[in-house]
Amino acid sequence: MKRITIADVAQHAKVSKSTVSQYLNKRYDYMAENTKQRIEEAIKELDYRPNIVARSLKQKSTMTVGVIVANILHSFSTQVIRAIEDFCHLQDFHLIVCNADDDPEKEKRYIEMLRAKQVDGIIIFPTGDNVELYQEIVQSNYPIMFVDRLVPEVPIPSVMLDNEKAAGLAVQHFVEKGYERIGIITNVIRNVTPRMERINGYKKVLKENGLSINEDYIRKMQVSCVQEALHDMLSLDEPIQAVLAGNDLTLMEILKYVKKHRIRVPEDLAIIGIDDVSFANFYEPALTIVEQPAFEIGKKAAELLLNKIQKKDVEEELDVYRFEPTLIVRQSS
Amino acid sequence: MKRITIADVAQHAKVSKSTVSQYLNKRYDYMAENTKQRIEEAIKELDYRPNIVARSLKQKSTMTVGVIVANILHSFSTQVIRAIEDFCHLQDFHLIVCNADDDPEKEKRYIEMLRAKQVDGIIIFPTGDNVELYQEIVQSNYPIMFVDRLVPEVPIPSVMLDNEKAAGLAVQHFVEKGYERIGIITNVIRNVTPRMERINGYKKVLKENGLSINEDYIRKMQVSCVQEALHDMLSLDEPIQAVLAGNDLTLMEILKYVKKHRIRVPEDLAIIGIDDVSFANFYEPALTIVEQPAFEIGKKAAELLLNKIQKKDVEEELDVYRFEPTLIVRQSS
DNA sequence: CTGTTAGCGCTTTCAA
DNA sequence: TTGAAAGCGCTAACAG
Repeated sequence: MKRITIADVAQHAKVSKSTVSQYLNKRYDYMAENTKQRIEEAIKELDYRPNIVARSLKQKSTMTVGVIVANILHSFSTQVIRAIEDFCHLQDFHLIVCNADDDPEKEKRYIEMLRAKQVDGIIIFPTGDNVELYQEIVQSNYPIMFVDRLVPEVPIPSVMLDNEKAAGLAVQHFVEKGYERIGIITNVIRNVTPRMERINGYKKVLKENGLSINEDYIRKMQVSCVQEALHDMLSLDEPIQAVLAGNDLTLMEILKYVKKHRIRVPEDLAIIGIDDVSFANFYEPALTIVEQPAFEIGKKAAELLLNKIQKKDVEEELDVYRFEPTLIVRQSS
Repeated sequence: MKRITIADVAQHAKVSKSTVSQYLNKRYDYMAENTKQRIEEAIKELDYRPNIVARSLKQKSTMTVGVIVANILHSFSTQVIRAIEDFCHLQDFHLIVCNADDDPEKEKRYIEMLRAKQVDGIIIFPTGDNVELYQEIVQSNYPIMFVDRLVPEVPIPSVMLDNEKAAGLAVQHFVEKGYERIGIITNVIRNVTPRMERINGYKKVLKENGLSINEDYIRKMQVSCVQEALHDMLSLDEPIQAVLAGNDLTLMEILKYVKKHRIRVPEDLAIIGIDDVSFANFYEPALTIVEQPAFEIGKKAAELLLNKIQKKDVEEELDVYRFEPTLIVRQSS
């Protein structure tokens, strides 16, 4: 069951390998109709399939890109991946998907493996902790994009949400609804930028509205401590009246707490979440949400990466592409 | 900025390419300590990284597997992919992920591309409509596994849920709770096996309990028509008292309807869903669910595939690996 | 219009 | 213990 190669086809069609190669690459320009047909037949009869690995070796291009996400189980990652896949598919690129689990070591190994595999470029949700490696990549002029997060030390373009605005939209809405004691809970994974930006946006809008900032109302922690934090903020002398969930996981923890303690939403506690969740519109009460355009973000990242790969060097090269969040007002706020 | 190769390293270390190759493959058995060190240094100084494509060409193994899912946005797919990735990672395999969108044409192109790319094996959520291609693959003895679905005509092992039992568990629970008019709604994509199996399980358990089967209570349709179907079943002279949602999307449609029409759950309508959903336990009421072990399914598929690839041909080769569903009783039933 | 030839970067006998 | 040489399957000048 020997794998059949271009040589077999050539022999079978009584032409040379190069002619077959021409045919395969659709360079029929000067090919005799007859030759073409013989090759076509030979291919069919032998059920020949080109070996792309060999081609890649020669051409120094694998037509594949690597994607390293923190965790594919997170729906934002999934959506971004899907968008990337769709875009790449149009240009016949494939995706190698890796989960770094927010572990810088794992991230590093994946980056190295992907480069060893000669993928043409990488899109990555960076942990932020491999600054040296990132630098190296930039210097070697290898196509790479960041998504969702920013690594200030490194000149690699990022495609991400305008996080400050996202938090700001939510807070502004709360303020307009008359809430004054507004809390924010985010879960923190290392010192990744989005969390900070969201908190900044929160503070900024409070200030703009002449409200004071109470550090007791600002909590960063792991997902497992969210309920506790919420409990604290509701037990203060001046308990919060509204809370902004920094992401979907945090939101879900808040909802669990709310259910357990029979807290009325929004009467006792108004809630807004950042990140869309599948159940937002049929939850009771329907959830007010700040949505991020995951698909556009993924698509943009893919587009920019493929441009780089294909050297369509659109000179400019912004450093950060910010996408607009959207506030979807429902019943929980 | 020329890419540096094994030849450069050899030259730099003043040894031959083959010696370097030995070194890279950790065949130090008979290598002089001194040689080893020189090579090590050369590699470091030149910042050499092996080109895996070249190696793959020679070794006829790319250490990567292809995964073709219907849609990565579906959380079951995501979980399976994650499990596959984790397992493969342990053995240094990588994943190329593709979305076939339940489109047989797309599936076909992906299968062909993946083989052309010389991936060592494929795991696929089959559309079921490329029987010829599947046959061909089997005959060429190429490592492949099906997940989630079965294609009866083709002897490719499948890893999947015991769907009949999943539906059965739910129905049995309804019956024990005293419901007699029980409906089932599934969304149908071609004539893929799981849907049928679930309906069979539903019927079987009804019969076992001496209940009659009312075809008006059995509906297969696209997601967009679920609400309408539910409406019908609730408007019958003998309206249903309980409904089984065939998957998560169907469940969500049902919940939307329920909210819109202020139907009390479970008093007016009891609900059970197949497939876990993130909000099951904090929804109001908390949702009774039949869970499928997505991770085990993914892991098993990966394990079996890698076994095949590595020719650990565990003789036996079952055709179908069925996984047990779990009923999680909460408040909606 | 088609064939010859020389690699791409690595592995792997086989000799030395 | 190390090196020379052939070859994996394909592409791309360059001849003819």
